[in-house]
Amino acid sequence: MKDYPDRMTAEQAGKFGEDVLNIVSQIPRGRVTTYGAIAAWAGWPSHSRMVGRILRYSPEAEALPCHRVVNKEGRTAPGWSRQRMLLEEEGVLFRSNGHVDMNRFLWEPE
DNA sequence: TGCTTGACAGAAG
DNA sequence: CCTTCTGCCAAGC
Repeated sequence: MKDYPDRMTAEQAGKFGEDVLNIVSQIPRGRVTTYGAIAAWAGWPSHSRMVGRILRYSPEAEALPCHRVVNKEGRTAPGWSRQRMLLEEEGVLFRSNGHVDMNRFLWEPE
């Protein structure tokens, strides 16, 4: 039972950021993955919100396929309607409710 | 130092 | 299906 917060040191935060960007760069065209999964693979399962922060504010993310990251329900980022267009151009199909069909397009690394 | 804000997740109504 | 709440944790103010 952890009785203290599992916080990151500045150094760990830096590595976490690198790992997140590295993972995003590996998402195949026409596939998507989730914030929580990326955080878990980077070693910090409870930091899914930090993944979103990094993709939105880190300049490096500009050159990466960050439009291939959606939340676990397949919803696209709020206030970024262009994300859906980009995904549809790659062949990602959306359900009638506006969510990505995660059963078919969710990608997970080894 | 303390309260608020999210590109989240999960549960509840 | 949609909204709201709680847990989460770094950043901003």
